[in-house]
Amino acid sequence: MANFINVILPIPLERSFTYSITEEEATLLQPGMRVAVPFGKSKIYTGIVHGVHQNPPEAYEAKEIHQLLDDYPIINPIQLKHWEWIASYYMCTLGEVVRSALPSAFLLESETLVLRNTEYEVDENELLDDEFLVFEALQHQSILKVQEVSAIIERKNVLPILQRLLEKKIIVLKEEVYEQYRPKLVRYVKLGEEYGADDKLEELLKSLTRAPKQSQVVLTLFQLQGRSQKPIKISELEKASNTSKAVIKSLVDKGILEEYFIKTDRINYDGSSDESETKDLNEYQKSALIDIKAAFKEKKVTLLKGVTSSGKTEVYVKLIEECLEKGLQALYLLPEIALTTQLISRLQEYFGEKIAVYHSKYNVQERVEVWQNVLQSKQKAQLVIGARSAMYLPFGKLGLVIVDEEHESSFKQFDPAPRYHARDAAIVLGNLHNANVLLGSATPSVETYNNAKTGKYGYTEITRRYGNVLMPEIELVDIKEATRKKRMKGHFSERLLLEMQETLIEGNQIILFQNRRGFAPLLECLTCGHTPQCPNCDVSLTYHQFKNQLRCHYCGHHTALPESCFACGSPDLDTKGFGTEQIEKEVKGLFPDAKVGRMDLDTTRGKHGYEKIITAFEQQELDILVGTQMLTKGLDFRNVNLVGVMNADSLLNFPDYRAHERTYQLLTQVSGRAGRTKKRGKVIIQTYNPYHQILKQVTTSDYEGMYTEQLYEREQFKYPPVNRIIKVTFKHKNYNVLNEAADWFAGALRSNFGGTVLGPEYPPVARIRNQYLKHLVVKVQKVQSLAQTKANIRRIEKSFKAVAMYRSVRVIYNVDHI
DNA sequence: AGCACGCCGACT
DNA sequence: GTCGGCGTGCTC
Repeated sequence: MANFINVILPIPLERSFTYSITEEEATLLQPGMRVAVPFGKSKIYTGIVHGVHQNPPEAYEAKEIHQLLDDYPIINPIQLKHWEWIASYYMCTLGEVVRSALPSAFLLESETLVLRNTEYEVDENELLDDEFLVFEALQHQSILKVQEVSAIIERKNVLPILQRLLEKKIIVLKEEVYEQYRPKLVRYVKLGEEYGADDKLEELLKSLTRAPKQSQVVLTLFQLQGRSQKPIKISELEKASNTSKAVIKSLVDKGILEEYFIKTDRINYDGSSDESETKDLNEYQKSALIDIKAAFKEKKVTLLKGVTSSGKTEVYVKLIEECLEKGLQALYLLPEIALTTQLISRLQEYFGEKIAVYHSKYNVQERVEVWQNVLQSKQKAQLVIGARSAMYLPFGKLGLVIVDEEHESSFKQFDPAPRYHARDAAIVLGNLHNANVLLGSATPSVETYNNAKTGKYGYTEITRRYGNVLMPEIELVDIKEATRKKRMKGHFSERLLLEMQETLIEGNQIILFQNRRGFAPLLECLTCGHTPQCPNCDVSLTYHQFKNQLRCHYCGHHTALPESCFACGSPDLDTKGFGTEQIEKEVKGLFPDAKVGRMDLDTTRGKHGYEKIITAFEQQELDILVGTQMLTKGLDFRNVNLVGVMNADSLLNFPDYRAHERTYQLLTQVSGRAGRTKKRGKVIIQTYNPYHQILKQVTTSDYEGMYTEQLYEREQFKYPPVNRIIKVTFKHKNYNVLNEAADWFAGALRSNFGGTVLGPEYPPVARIRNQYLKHLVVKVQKVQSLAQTKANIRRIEKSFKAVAMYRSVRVIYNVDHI
């Protein structure tokens, strides 16, 4: 009987693809294994086996697969189920989920190689110039990549030439798939086999009397071997014998030494391996733990609301400990910015080498290793700490999922599909594994708190800071008055300056928080008021002092700082607005003796940029740290006593139904950085609106008040958690086509579900990379079936795509858009 | 998403 | 006359 497999390809296509396989392959292949399959005219893709069956496709002849890539499934059935849920809930294809879930080293693509056709005599005179160049190159180098051919003939489009060469039988083409993952091999040395016996050795040393360096190496090798039975690294030998690579190499060349390789893991915990006892919990933590366990008994997702530095982590540690003791795996999700070395080393103290970390700073090779370790349920991957993508790992028996800083909007993936919320997807994953799920936050999202209030989730809280440290004192400073009376020094009120002075005198540290890089300075012409715009996007370019450039945040376009205005030619240009750079500059002017550091996207680029600044601040090499959002998470600076928020209004005035909730969360989190030891910390929030409800709630830590008010507003305006929203984005390079298309789609939606469609509207930035954008928001009542709504939208999309003019309009769905 | 095919303007 | 621009359609 003929055998077939359904294959998921990592591309945004709805359909799955059927390939035929041999009888033998049918016995080997299982869902979750990778296969290389031909796709289209010449490409070879990596696909995931979704199912093995005997039903031949009716409308076409199935192609054969190219090769098997795995001996065992690298994706387990629970994952496939989970991914199917993600694809259906977030309205994307399974292929897109696969692409985002797998480390890219698992997804191989073919590369076309150009080889010389050796079975054919070539008459060089027959060749055109370009063809001859390729032919000549193949004399020196037997294999060329298409890209290399392109470089040789200095042209982009090389396929026609290759086509001609192919017809003239000068070359052959070959599609090759590479295994991208290469195990890391470490070089070791041992004595050559023939020198094993004792008498041979003496002989050897004698023969080396005229090469003192070499005999030194041999002797050192002996000593090292004598001391431990472990294999000896070349690097070790080199160091111990105090010689050079060249000496060792010559010994290897002579056959006296032999080198060999051992595969090693890239990720290794290099701390001490003895795990310390977990700390005892205080009474508040203990009672929270009891509540959590009770809720877990009922199989409920549970929310732990604990004020900043209340010691939530210790509670997690206890739960993780129990989970690992049962032999189950644990997943600890954190927003990317909270994944700091500080936190990881703290956990390593408890769990030692059982921890695997998984996040964006890891390269593809390291990710593959973590994946394999989790898949094989290895000891060193019992606890996985990671950013949102860690929930894609191949857990076999997950016992506990913790989502810390649950309210963080960065858990929602924004750009490439799947646009999933890691908190929600992790809850689904937990259910599939029958695992316990704990959400933690000092300032829970309105949705989650609502779920807790209505009894859908379990709930517990810790209201005291660890060690009974007092919550910081928060003071609002009216800068509207101060500005009017001209009593501001730059962006600093007198009040803030005074507090800063005092703090510095006491020898404590200060954090200044300036929201968003988006408010970065602009360049403005003093004569005509013109501000340079991005040629590809509808935004003003921002000025970056650091490189003396104008930059676009959306497309990365940049130019050198102009000498004169583009519009009127006037040389009088000034920088407007205010970002972290500006604040840093002002602080340096106001406090010339203080050491000031800055932390934002610009200064933390690169693998260790972030850590460097944190360490410098931790070690008190800096007195004042100016920064953006990244300052708010997971950092524990003992000596910070003052936190200044430069301008709270830019947060409040965000055109978004979540702006108030977010402001509350952000300000509360920033405030939490102050006074983490005995002395009570101080927070100064500068604002034009000191009577704003949200700011008052921040100063009094009135979460409950904030929640009640927000919930009321959400109910009024039909936003989550009362309703679900699906945002539909249209993208096209032609302005008119886009408008028409968006209107058509909105009309079709409205005639389907009445008044719950907003828009179409232009987003604040209506053009990015020369593509115009328009949004629609669909609000779905919780009582309505979400699945039904999605099916409706999909149906409308189908008729939409049937209109020729709209076919090229990109339609993007964002379910539960934040 | 890629990628080939096919039809039109701007250069050697 | 070719080169390469992008609109259109297909991929098991």
